[in-house]
Amino acid sequence: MARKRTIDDIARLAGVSKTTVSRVLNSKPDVDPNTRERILRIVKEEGFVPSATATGLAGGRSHLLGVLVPSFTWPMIPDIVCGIAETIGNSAYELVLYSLNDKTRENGEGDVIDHILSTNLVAGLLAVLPGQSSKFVLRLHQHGFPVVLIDDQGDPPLVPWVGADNQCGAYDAVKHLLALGHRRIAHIQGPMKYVCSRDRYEGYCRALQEHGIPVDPALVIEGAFETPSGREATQAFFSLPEDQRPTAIFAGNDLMAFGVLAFAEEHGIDVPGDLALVGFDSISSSALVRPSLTTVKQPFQEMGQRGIELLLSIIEQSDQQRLNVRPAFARDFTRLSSSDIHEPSSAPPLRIQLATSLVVRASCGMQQRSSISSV
Amino acid sequence: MARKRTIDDIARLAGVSKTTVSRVLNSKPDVDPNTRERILRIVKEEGFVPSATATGLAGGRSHLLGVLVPSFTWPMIPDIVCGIAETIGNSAYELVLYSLNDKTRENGEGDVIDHILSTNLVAGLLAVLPGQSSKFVLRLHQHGFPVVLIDDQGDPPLVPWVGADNQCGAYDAVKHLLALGHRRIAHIQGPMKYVCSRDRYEGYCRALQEHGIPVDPALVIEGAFETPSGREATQAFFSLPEDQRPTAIFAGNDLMAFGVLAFAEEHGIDVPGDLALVGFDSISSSALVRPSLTTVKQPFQEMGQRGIELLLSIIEQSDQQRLNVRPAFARDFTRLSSSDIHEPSSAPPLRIQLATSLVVRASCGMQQRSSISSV
DNA sequence: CTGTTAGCGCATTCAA
DNA sequence: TTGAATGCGCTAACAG
Repeated sequence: MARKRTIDDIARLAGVSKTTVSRVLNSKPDVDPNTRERILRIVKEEGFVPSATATGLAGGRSHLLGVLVPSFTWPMIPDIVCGIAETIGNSAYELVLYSLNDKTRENGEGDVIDHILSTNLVAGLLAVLPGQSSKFVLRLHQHGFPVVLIDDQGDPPLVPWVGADNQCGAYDAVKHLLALGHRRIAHIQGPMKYVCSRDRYEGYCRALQEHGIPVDPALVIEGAFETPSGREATQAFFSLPEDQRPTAIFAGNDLMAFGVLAFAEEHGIDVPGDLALVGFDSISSSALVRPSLTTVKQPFQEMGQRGIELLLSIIEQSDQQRLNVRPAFARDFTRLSSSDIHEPSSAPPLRIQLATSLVVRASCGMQQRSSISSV
Repeated sequence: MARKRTIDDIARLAGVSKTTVSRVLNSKPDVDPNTRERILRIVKEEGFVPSATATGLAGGRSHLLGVLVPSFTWPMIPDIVCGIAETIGNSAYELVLYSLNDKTRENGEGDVIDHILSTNLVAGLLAVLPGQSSKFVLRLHQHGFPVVLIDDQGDPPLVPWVGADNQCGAYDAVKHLLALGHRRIAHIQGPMKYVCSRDRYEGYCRALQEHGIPVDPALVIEGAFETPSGREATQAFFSLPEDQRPTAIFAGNDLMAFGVLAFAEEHGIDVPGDLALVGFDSISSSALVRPSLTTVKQPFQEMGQRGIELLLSIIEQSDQQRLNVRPAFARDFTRLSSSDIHEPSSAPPLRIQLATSLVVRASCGMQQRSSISSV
């Protein structure tokens, strides 16, 4: 563990001014190749790493990326953060993690965002914020602060976003059930305030309609993306007259599908024999439950990765702009009237939609249901 | 979203020098009460938040805490980080997250630690680093850098640490099996390079010995803390002559217990009828598998919380020292000969051990096994 | 191509 | 009890 060196030390050792050292470190063009190489060698020998703090202060830009996540109890968060951390690790940035606690979860997202901004610590923000919370992120974006939304897109979709193709994922899931011969397919929706829930519902409807099956309102119930709501919805379905009950359920996410399994287990309903089941997300537990859950896999880790890549490109772009306009501009938010709000570029916001994939396991059975003749 | 104000703005608005404002912000004593109150009011009105970057540069100390975790795929990491994030959120610090990737996982922990130190970004480090990796952390600690280890303690235990009482937890688990009448109880160890694995093994031995049961080497196998190794160990156990097979297994963690369940499922072994099973950790999936898993619950969230609290107290203490000694001392590591290495305090390193609790579910059965007469 | 100058926003000496 | 001056380590403007 060597002594912490400053840029001045390196300059002294190399026999040049610290300005020159700074230039090499920032890959500026106008430096003599020999000098550059000598400096780089010394930097490596001494194991010199510039102070992120000082760099941030002097340059006006920080090397920290903010990541805002809701509760860690959401099972996909670790996967997303994993992709994020890995990608940031390969960059020159560091990861500052912000999270919502019980106090801020309800209506305090704005406070957290204000805090993130007022400390002026991070160069940009990657947020996993479903639903209406994204309006805070929208405000940031409109004021030119680099921001990317992950997972649930904003409504309307005005912010750079990385997420899965929820509609197609749901469509595939329901098509799978239809191919197995099911006709009475119920759907437990996620909270309809989330765009992703609405997308999945649309995929469900589209698949049914393509098969000429009308959407039965009695077979669609809004859940809360949590296990108990899945159980309650199933209870409601099985309170219907026997001939109106579903033979299959498409749950809006895996946690609610676990609720379906719990209800089935308690009431002696055989899955997949009496009831087929598909979930959404493919969280790790979905392979462990019995029967193992057929589900739609979201590429969470890739979402994190692509999200950071997108954020970095936006930051880079906004740095360019800031250097070409009058300085300190980016920090003065008060003076911005709505007409001053600038599009980060003339191009439309960048939006990346990733494909999902169906993970077939035991909860649907393997056979076609009522079409042995077609074999 | 107000304009980002500087300390100078506040000084101007209050009609005092920025030095005075700085004094108020840092709760220095020698300030006129009226002035203090006026400044605080303006600070609140303007929503002023000092720049963490500048504070760090000028004061020599940062308001960032480093948290180093291994792979996010470890199921307890989210819980630990949750406790960490919550606690940091209630402090004046921010959380910088470092993680090991595939490259650094093997022998690169030292590099990561060097990186953390050389960037000089964080005021202290909370590390979840099992096994020998802790030697890097020990080095930091000996050089006076505030460090706390979580989960698996170092060996020898010289670093401030927060973890669970693994030996008692294991002891309780095995006592539970003994109370159910089991006598041939196998143990799938975690990797023995981890102190926690050795502690659990000791708890296992102690419980058996208290009942006058010798430890049978054929019933103890070292696993890898991952599901496949649990399956393999079980296979080995069931390759024994029938009268030497275990009637119960104490798995070193839940993931390996899942491997036991998988093997049992494939080979028609009834759990808990033919084989009782206890895990360790109480990760969320342990309630979802069938049969649901009896396991030893570690208070992961509290571990994170207590870890941060301990780290903050150490940082505070080291700040005090630094102000009383010659400045810039803490950053100069080269000059330290081993005799210069100072104990952060004359007191022994702070070590916090938290109690575990047994979560009884279905995988052991509910009845005593061979003592109906005792009912 | 290179060095000099002047700050970034704050904490910490000093002197008043 | 307060203010002016100095510097943390670095980048960016300006001249050479």
